[in-house]
Amino acid sequence: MRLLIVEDDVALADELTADLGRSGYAVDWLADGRDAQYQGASEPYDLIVLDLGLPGKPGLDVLREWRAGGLTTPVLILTARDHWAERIDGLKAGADDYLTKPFHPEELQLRIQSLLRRAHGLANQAHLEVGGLHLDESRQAVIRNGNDIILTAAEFSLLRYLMLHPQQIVSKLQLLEHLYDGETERDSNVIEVHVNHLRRKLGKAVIETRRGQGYKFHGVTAGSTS
Amino acid sequence: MRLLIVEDDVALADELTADLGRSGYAVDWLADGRDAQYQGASEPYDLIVLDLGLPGKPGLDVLREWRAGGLTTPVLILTARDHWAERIDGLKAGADDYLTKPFHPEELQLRIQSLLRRAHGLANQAHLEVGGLHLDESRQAVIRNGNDIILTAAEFSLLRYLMLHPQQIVSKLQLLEHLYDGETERDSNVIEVHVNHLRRKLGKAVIETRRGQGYKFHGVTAGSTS
DNA sequence: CCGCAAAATTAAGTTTGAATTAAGTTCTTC
DNA sequence: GAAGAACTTAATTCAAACTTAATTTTGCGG
Repeated sequence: MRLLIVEDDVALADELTADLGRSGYAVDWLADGRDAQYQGASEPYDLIVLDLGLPGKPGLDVLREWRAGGLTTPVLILTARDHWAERIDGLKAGADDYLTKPFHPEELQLRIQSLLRRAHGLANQAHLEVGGLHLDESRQAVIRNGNDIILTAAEFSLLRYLMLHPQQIVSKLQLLEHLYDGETERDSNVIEVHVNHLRRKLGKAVIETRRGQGYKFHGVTAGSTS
Repeated sequence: MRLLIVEDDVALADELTADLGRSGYAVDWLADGRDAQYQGASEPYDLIVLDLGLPGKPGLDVLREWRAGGLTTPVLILTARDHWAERIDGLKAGADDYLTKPFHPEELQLRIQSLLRRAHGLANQAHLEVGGLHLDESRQAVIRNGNDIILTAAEFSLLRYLMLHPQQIVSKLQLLEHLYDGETERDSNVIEVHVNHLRRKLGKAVIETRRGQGYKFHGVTAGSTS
C-alpha cells in the first residue's frame, strides 16, 4: 500500500513515516500544500493523510480540488483540537475520516487499516479475512485453520494488497507501483520471487497467475495445506 | 483498436503506451505536432489522444486542420490544469472529450472505453454489452448468463472489435489493420485462428462468416452453450 | 562501530503458454 | 468437380513467468 502524508510538522511527520514504514506501507511525505495538490493527483496512492493546517495552500482547498478533479483515493484529515469546525468542513469537502491532534500513532494505524478495508468494499470487518485466510496486522502473520504462518515484511505487504483486491486481477506493474515508493525498476522480478515464497508457505492455489495480465487471489479451498 | 498518442512528455507517453498496449490496444506514439498532423489523417486510427502543449505545431491547430479535412476519428485532448481556457477551445475545435493533467492512467482508460462505445453508437452504456455477451474490460473476460469465460489478450481484442461493430460485416483486412499496428502480413491467417478459438469458447453461432466479405457478430441466442 | 544472520533484491537459467506460422482439410460457389 | 476461401490442427517461436542461487541490504547483538 502506498500512502502520502501531507504534514508540515517535521518531527511528527518523521515519526509517522517511520511507523507506517515499519508496518509495511510505502510512505511518501510532503510538507507543502501545492506540491501535495499535484503529487496526490498524479501518483497512485492508496490513501492520503492530510493535515489541514498547511503552508503553501490550505489543506481544505487541496482536498476540494482533488475531489473536483475526480480523485477517489481515501483521505484522512488531521485537525487541531481547537479548530473543531474544520472537521465538519473537511468531511463536507470529501474527507473519509478525521483524527484530532494530538493522537497516538497506533490510533492512526488502526484508522488507516479500517479505511483501507472500507475503501475496498470490505467494510465492517474488524480484521482482514478473505477466503479462509486471516491477516494479523500486529504480528505480520496469516492464520489458516487456526495455525499461524509467519511471513516476512515483503510477503506480508504483498499478501495484504492481494487480499484487499479479491477476485480482481492485479498486474505486476500495479504491485510494483503500490508496494514500492516511486522509483523502483519496472523490470525487476521481485514480485515473482515473493509470489513464489507465498505460494510455498500458503499453497500453490492461493495465487493464480493470468499470463500477460497479472495475479488473482483465491482463498484456500477446503483442506489444502501445502 | 488502433490508437494514436500525441504527447511530448516522453515519460508519460511511455507509460501510457505500455498501459494501453497491455489492455489490448495497438498504440502508436508521436511527439511532434507536424508528424501527428500527417499520420493522424492517413492511418486508420480508432481514437487519438492529443496533448495540446506540443512542439512542432500547436495541438489546437492540428486538431482544427484534421476536422477541416473531414477527419471524424474521436479525439481526446489533454490539457494542463492551469490553462483551463484550452479545454473550451479544444472542444470548440472538435475534441470529443478532455482530461486535465495530472491524471491517473486508469482514468484515461475509462475515458477511452467510453469514447469508443460512444463513437460506435452504443452511448450511455456503462459497459459494452451486446447480444447477451458482456465484456469485462478490467479482467479481459466475457460474461454469458452470469458465468465468466476467460479470454487471452488476442481473443479479447478481436471480440471487442466485433462487439463494437455489431450487425456489420467486418473484413479480415479491416481486422488486421485495426488490431495490429502498421506492418503485419496481409496474407496471414491469424484472424482465422483466433476466430476459431473464440467460436470454441463462445459457441459457433456467435461469429458468422460471410464468405469473401468478412465476419459478422451475433449475440448468443437463447440457450446455446458450446 | 563491527560483524553476523535474515531478508530483500538481483541475476541467470528453465519452463510454460500465448501468438503466429504453416500445412493439410473441408466447405462453397460457379 | 475444380478452385479458392475458410477452417482446423499441429509445429514453431518467443516472451512471460517460474525457480534457484548469488549478491546486496538491513537490523541487531556484541
